Amino acid sequence: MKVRVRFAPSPTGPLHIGGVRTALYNYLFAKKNGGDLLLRIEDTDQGRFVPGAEEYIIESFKWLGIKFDEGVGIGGPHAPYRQSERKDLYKKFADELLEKGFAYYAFDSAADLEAKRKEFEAVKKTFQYDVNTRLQMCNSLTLPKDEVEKRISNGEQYVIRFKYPENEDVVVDDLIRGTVKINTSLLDDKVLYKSDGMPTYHLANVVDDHLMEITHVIRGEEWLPSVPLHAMLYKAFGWEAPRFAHLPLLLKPDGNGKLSKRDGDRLGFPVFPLEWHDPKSGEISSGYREKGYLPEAVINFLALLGWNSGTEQEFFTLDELVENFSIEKISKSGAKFDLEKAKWFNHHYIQQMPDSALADLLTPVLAAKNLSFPQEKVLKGVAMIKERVHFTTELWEQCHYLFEAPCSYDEQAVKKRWKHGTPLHLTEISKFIDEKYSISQMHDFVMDYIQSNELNMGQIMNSFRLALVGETKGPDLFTLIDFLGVDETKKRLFKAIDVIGERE
RNA sequence: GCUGGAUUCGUCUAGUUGGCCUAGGACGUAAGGUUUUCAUCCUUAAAAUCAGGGGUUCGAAUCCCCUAUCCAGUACCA
Repeated sequence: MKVRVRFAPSPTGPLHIGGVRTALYNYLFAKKNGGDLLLRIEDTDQGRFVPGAEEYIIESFKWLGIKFDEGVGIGGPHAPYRQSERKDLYKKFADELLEKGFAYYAFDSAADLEAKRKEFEAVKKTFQYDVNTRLQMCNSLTLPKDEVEKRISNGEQYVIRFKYPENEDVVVDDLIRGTVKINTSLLDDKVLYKSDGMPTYHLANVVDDHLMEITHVIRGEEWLPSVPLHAMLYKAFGWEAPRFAHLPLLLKPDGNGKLSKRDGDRLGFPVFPLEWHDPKSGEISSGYREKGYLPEAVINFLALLGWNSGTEQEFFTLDELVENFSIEKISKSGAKFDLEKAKWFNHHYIQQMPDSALADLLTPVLAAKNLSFPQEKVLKGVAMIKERVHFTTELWEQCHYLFEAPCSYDEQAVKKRWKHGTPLHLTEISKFIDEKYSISQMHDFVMDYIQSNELNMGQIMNSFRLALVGETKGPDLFTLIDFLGVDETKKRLFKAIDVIGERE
């Protein structure tokens, strides 16, 4: 049987990075097994719908390079893939359960339920709508049949709840966690069909997974507690259940607990793949893409958060991940997010980028600053500074001095490197910077000058660098001079001498 | 509270059929090297009595039991 898996987000906001990992594992599993990955939008809660969220999700996967075979935005034999558009379909299945005695109508109002909860709380118990309490409630189990019919035909609001059989062990074999067992008497009668005419997640999810011929359900661990319900639902319908695999959670970098949007804001790293502009609050949440991460890096470190190949290999392309992926190697415990490692991965992938791709990122920055350089020059500059770039966003910051003269000089560096006599030495040295000399000749002249004046290297080289760069960073000085050219080098030298002047 | 899940260096993890584990790798950290500088890169080091306690066994991180801690769920949300 062909493997079919799905990623089924709810469009209630931007896609969380944990969700991205879930989708990634689904993708890897599908591709590894020659199967299909579908994208289904679970928008059964109309109250939580956020405009733009669905587009955001699609855009995110496009950026990451995760391709779906079927689903929203693609189409396929099981369309529509948006649950709100499948609304009419679910009632039939709820009715089937009603008929078979696996479900019942419940008329309890929100206020009734609230009162019941209070009542239990008063004696330090927790109210649960289950096998022990359902006979005290207002539902088709307690009301006479004609009364139920009357209420429904009168348009009274109702929900449909699942009716667990009493004292039955539900055993589910999870691909990651092994055997999970629970007794039905401990479970509460979940609502399957809401009073607004929409199914809840549980019903819609099971029905759609069955109809769409899903073979493996790979989702977050937060769903583990509802596995028994889902297993019972399949049983009640007489359907073969898919295999389940519950992924460990992504945890906060500090402390414990599930990674949340707040943590990203607090610790200064993105929790979302793309920048998100909240349509209601206007709030902006940062995204990996905008922060200068490469999709390859995000995929790579996300894949390794909870999975490993069993070898010592750490760098994997998407295709290599597919090749090496196996669900058995997914770990059981939650993984804390490690920002430093993500940075390390990103640095690696930036080094893998061709210089031309990096140059393409730089071109618009240059244009915005009204700086014009031949492509060849930009390429050369990029190659010079590439290895010190960790994020694409710091490209300009790492190479600005190649394209424009410093307009200020780092005060700390000036203090440390610009001594009494520096202007004089640099003036002397500027005489060696001339068209008629080669770079290696200039190098030798400078060295000779240092030696014959009994100076040390640092004294001259660092102040020279400070004049050219504005800071004490950057590539080899003579490589820099070669790049800037004689005129520009001298210009910067004189400017620094003029601006900084004599110091102690 | 109840139900379920988890527990190896600071972090991600290797370890899965008990012995080659004096517990390996990577990130980070520290020291050194390279460099005129920063970054990169290279080398080395520190870093887990395998949550704790009991067993079983000639032998346990690996099997069994108990305890602790953490996490998740406990909605007409997904």
